[in-house]
Amino acid sequence: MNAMKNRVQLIGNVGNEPEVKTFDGGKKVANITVATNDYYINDKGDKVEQTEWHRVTAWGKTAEIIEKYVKKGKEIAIDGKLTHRSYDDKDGNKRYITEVVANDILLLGK
Amino acid sequence: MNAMKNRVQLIGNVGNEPEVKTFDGGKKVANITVATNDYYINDKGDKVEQTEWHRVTAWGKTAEIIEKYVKKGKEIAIDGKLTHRSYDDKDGNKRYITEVVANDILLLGK
Amino acid sequence: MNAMKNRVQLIGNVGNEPEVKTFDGGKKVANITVATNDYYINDKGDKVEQTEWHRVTAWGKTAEIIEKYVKKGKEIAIDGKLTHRSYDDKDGNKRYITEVVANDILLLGK
Amino acid sequence: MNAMKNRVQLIGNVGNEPEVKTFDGGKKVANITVATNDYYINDKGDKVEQTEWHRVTAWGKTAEIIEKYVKKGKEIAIDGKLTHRSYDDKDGNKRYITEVVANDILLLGK
DNA sequence: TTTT
DNA sequence: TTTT
Repeated sequence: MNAMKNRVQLIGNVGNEPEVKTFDGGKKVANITVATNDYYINDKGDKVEQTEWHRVTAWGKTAEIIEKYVKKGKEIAIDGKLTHRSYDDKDGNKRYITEVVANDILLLGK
Repeated sequence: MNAMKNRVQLIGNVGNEPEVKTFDGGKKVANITVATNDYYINDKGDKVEQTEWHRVTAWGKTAEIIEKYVKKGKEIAIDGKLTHRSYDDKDGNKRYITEVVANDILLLGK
Repeated sequence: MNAMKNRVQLIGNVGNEPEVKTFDGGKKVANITVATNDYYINDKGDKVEQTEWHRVTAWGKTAEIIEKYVKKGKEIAIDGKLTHRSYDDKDGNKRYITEVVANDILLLGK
Repeated sequence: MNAMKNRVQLIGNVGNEPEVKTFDGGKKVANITVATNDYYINDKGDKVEQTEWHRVTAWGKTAEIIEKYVKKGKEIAIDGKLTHRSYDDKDGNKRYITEVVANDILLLGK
């Protein structure tokens, strides 16, 4: 019931082959990166492309769909939520990660 | 024309007094943090609250609205896009920051 | 899995007391109307308010939340999908109805 | 500034060749219908397809994009708002029309 | 690291 | 009236 408070929607292209891990018990998690492309006009009147790369994580059923159908380069739509977490790296520094946790995925362009 | 490819919508509460900077020429930028609250039921049947804290940045007109009307604790809705950037910290380490750049803001609950 | 293909989000005020019907077996359906207010500047530079009234229908759990918590005048957020149906009126004319079928509802402004 | 209060997002296929009208002065309006396809499992366990047909109207720049690039059958994404209006038909009966007024359109699947 |  |  959080869907209205924290929602991310991305339409873009997948930048890598999905990394899928299967846990004991069979549950899966899939990780991909998705590029969204924005175009704007700068001060000089030039068209400039700006690409954002997003980490996307999916669990269970959605991870299985990614494993089966998503390939590097494919155009997809993602519906999910924005999450942030931290961990300590090997040097003991706190590291922060932002991920879009996907609830739903749509394969575009056949 | 990027609105459909990269969209974030948050409904939550503001965690701090907005930090607003005014540039030469008068353009403003505002920074706030917004908490979104999610509730779910864990394995033991307990209701668990999970809060995500999001950095939100706004420019120009939207920054002015934030400066005038947004206070710590207020409930707001944000429409924006997800951006990522990096910088080198004082120790020369690369640091990554994720921000929601707000296009629009709505004050809720009067 | 239709959530990404057909999605309506409304933030507005409820125009009537909810009409709730309970079926044999206990399942409920709730009907409300929601006003969304838009402001724009016309040719003469006047600020003009435009209100759209939307029919919203909810089933099951969401209908129960409406029955318990939603009152005329309350500010709510709706997440749903856009549906169209037709019926023959008492004069035998085909009538068309558009409804937002709510998946989720959020009570705003406490 | 209405974008957060009344928002419709559709991803589907165009059902007809766009009807485009050009007004004196050059402003254009385009009308298309868009089908969104939903699949669900019924009581008997069968997969059932449900199609909703939506009227979509676009003005100005967005109408020009439709005129140039949109064809019957194409997969598109629409971002717009939900509007309702009425008129009196030739028999003097009030008729109601619901339209999604598109703010933005995205061509999918190349 | 994608795509147009 | 589209598409898978």
